[in-house]
Amino acid sequence: MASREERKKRITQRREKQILDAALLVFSRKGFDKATVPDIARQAGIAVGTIYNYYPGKRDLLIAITNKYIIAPFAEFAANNAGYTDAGFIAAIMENRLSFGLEGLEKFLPLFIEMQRDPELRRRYSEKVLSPVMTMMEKLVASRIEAGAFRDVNPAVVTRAIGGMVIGFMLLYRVEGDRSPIHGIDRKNLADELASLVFQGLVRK
Amino acid sequence: MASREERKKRITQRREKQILDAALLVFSRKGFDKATVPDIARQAGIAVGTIYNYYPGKRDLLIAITNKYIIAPFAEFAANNAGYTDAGFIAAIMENRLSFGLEGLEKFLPLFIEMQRDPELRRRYSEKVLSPVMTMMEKLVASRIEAGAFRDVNPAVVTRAIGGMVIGFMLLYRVEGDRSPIHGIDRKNLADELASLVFQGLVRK
Amino acid sequence: MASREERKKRITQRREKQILDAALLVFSRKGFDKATVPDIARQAGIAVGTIYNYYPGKRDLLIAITNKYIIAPFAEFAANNAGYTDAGFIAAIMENRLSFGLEGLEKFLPLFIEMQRDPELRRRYSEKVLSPVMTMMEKLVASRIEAGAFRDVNPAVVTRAIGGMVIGFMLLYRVEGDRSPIHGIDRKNLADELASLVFQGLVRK
Amino acid sequence: MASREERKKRITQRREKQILDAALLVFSRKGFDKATVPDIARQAGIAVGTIYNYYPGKRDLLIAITNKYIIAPFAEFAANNAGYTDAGFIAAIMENRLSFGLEGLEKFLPLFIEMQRDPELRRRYSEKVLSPVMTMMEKLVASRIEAGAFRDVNPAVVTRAIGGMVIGFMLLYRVEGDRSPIHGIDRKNLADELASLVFQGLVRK
DNA sequence: CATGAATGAGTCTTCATTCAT
DNA sequence: AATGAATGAAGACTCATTCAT
Repeated sequence: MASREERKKRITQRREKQILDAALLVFSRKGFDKATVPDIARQAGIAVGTIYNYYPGKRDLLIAITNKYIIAPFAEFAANNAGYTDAGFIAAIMENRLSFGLEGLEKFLPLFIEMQRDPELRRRYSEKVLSPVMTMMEKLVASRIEAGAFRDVNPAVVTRAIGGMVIGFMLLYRVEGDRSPIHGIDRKNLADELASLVFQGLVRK
Repeated sequence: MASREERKKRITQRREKQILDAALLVFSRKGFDKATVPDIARQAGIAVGTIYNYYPGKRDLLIAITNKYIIAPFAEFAANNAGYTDAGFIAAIMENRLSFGLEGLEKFLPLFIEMQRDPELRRRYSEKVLSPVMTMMEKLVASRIEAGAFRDVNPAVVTRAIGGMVIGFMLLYRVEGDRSPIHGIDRKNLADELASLVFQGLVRK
Repeated sequence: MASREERKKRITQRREKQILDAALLVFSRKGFDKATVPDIARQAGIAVGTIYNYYPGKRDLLIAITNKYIIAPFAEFAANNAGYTDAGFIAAIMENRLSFGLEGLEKFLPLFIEMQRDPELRRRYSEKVLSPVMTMMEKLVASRIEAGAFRDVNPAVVTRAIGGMVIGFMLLYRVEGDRSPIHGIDRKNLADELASLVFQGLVRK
Repeated sequence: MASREERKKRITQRREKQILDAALLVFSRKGFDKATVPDIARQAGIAVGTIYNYYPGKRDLLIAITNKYIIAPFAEFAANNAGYTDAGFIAAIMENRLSFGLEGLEKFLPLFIEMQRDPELRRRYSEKVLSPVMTMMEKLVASRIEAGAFRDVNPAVVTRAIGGMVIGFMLLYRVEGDRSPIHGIDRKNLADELASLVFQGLVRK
């Protein structure tokens, strides 16, 4: 028995999702600058003006998307894995990210690229997502080093190398497309190969 | 004793360089879409119309830049290192690329990003640069495996992981900026750490 | 014991006043074109749609305001002073108008300005307010001339000169604002000075 | 024998005049808010974009018009009449202004009205035009009082009353249009009647 | 009656490209 | 060959008005 207030709120949220999903799709396909607000409206099946009833401008759509699809999920992920220091974690996170990345590649990579060009978005992303993730992984690597499991590497550098590998791998995957010899390979196998490379690179022998 | 023809050609080349350098700078600063042709003309110190005497349109500037600053240098590099299979090569190339990359980050990364959004540019880049480089490195890795020096990894995947690591590392470096703990570290040390990670990850023990 | 009809009517009138007062305020602050219907609704504390239940459009609000706050009061004033021919009348009306004007300057002058731009409103105002007032004053001046009290001026012209003086004085007062040397002067004194100027200008010596 | 520079400058000035004249006409007819930039372009016989090559925005057209057609002429007038203190001056200035005003009424009054709504324009107008004119007239009135020719009035108030009379008279003239009994009267006669009213109002008897 | 989300025509403004000089 | 003023198509954004609830 939803009150009037609650029903209204639900409708509002549905609209916001509708708009954000459409914007994400259009931004991904054409890039932020080339995407037009009428494009987004058409994709969402609503009128141009409606978008402006929910978001004050085109750039705010980008910000909202970033919040909803990147920052919020990461925050949740981070909260759930705060104390995790197990050795298998690296492989897990890598597979997780890689799966997520290859899956949503066409969708989110253009978004990530777009963010590169907006200093404020870049800063927000850096603060809310990258720094926490990096810090978490740094601690993990440091604890493994201390435990004698890993070689004596610089945790900060190595962490960024691993994170960068995941991102860069996806970029290359996309750029090469079906011309790449790795195009058909199963995602799980790709993740395993990367994880193994990193693990062997870190482990003390 | 330069003939009229030759002199003309020299002037033309100077103009083209003048325009392309300006375009590279402006594209890097503002991104392709936000950069305007008058911006570029102003930066080059010439009139708008002059640009159109040398290049048919704005997008052609991007293509020409890509050819001149990315594809041509790589082609030359590839020609000079065709048969290279030495083990230190990975470290060398990594340091080379990393130095180049961190150096020209602000200049070329926006260009790279821009390329991501133009399917044709992406394809050209993939064909002319990535594939040759990847093939070259694949062969190198494969020969090392055959020689028993490297573990039995998938050369295609590993090659892309390493290349991606370099690219992704630079991206993260840029996104985090001076908030990163690795911000002040010497470039040479960064390259060594990455090379060591990769080498240890590959080597058979 | 108010019938259902009467109660309904009272509610309706209250709503109309509520809307018109809000519209007057907003029009005064931002001008007709820059004022938005949502602005007015917000000011009135009601929903946008409600306004359209009482007035068919934005412009009709302006017309209704003019009727209610300018035409109707003047009509009443005119009815009450139909036969007035006393000599002190000029001073009285001038003080009255000036007081009213300086008082409601910020409120009604923008409205008056707005009216200037709408030909139909201008005509209505001219017919319903100006002509009656001018005619009334013309007669007064003429009778004073006939009585030998005033010089032999053209009553129509002089009447408009006096009326114009009041309006123009207020305009200048507003434009100059607190940079004017007359800014701090008491309203009563201002009115006296103006009335004296006019009276001396008219009186036969 | 105009140099290239000079010819260019002349063309530019012609364009600016062309645009400003068109803008003045359209603003006068429809008011600032209802006038559209395409309207102005059409009136000037040029493309929309051309206007933006000369003025950064619509509002800047209003400012430029005010400068060119109101502030600059007044500055020139003021410079030419700086020391004028003759008694006939009031009549002269009144006739001058009245002629100017009734002449350009349809053109400039809407502009004046528009200015009322833009606080910055209002301030500029007040500073550059009104204050100098008022100061000039104040001095004139004061000197006449000192000479015993005028009654002992407040020069600041009286000056604004006279200035206001001219402006207000024109306003009423316009509002009443051809329904006014003074509609057909010769401009010279109107000015004389007003000047006489003021003069008699001021003179000591 | 009251509500306020949805609509889309209408604005201002930008900028790639052209072309007369 | 160089110039840069002119062009107008295209895009972001506003807001009067409607209508389902």
